[in-house]
Amino acid sequence: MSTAGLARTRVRRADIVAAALELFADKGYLATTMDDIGRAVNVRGPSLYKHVASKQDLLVEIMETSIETVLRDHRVAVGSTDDVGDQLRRAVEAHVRFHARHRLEAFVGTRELRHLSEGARAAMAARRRDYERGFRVLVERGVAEGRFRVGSVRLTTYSILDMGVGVSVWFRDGEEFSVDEIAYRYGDLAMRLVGAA
Amino acid sequence: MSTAGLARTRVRRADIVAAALELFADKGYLATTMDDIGRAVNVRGPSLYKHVASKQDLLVEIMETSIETVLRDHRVAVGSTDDVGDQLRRAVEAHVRFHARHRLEAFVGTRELRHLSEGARAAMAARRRDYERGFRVLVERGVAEGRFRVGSVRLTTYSILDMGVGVSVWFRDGEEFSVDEIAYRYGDLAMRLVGAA
DNA sequence: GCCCCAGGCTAACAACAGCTAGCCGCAACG
DNA sequence: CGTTGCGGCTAGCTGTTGTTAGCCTGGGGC
Repeated sequence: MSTAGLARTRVRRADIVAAALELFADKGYLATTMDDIGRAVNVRGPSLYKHVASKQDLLVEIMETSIETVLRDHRVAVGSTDDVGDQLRRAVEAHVRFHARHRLEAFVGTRELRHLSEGARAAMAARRRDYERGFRVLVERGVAEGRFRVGSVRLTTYSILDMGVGVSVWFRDGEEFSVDEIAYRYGDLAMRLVGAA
Repeated sequence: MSTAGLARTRVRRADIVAAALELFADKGYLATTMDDIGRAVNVRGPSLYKHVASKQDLLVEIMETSIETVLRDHRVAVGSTDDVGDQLRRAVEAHVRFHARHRLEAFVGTRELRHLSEGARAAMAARRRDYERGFRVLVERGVAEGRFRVGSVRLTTYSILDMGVGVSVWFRDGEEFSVDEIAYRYGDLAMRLVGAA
């Protein structure tokens, strides 16, 4: 009865995940209830269990597809050229592009790591370390080839990564900058950081 | 009875706040229970209410003293010279120093903003905007005086701030770098970002 | 036209967490 | 020494949340 009748909603798993993503990003994982998620897809909380095993599952799915995307984009960027300078620039562009375009995923990905169950968290942490290493290796090679000049590879790498991550916090679509503009400009900034400007 | 007898613990408010800080940073505000905090100071959860009005109060106290410190340090740094370059450099050093030395406060400060009650959150958000503006103004002036050359004041400012914030995530005392080393190096990095190297 | 089951719903449970109530011991002070 | 109150403690209330159980409906396949 009530409104459920007319809202013959075909709720697919993807819709639920999308709703969960938005809520996790907005209120945080713990503060989001299954009822919240249900409401966002016009369903009562318990009905979600017809599509999803648990709330934790939603978080895991969000974070895993997210890191997978990032890693793939990174590989593509780095594989697209042999010039370290271009590799770093493109890797940064991909990094920033992701953190702008998928800002919710990125946001949840960094903020809710600790609410992942033991196993999933370990796996995610490893992936993220891989990703970081990818950048560090680039900076190192640039230095070795005499193309970059940095005070500390580690600090420079962290700086590049962190400023990209920051984009996911303040970016809003349709404001001053487009995703591409931001990607390019951050590419420039990264070049400055490694002393290759 | 039990162990409580011998552990004649004099629990002061400051100890409780310190314990809460550590737990909030480690597990997050929502995931931390009053019992957790009590356990950290050798007391049962409910006993905390003899010293503290609520869990929320603990968060508010942590975040307010934290932002107050940052703003004070910032003012001191900027007020110590008239040269924009030095001002920015010192502001960055102060920024990074805080995020390293008080990494838990900094971490909680950014992560738990949303779990602040309505009023406190608005106040904190305003303070944080002030802080950001402080940096933006410096970058703007540097550009106006022809000392800096940046693609976008806004993006450059965000980058500087975000890379400093990142320090609070990975910094550990007694590892590769000391707080001062990091502060100096990040000062250099910021100079590079504004094109004043 | 009948049956089946995907996918909704409500009820309810169990675990908790924040917080209050109310008790008690002991150290300090007069 | 008596008393007072700080600062513990336990019991317990209340509200919430993830999740399960079990019911019901309507549309698609035979």
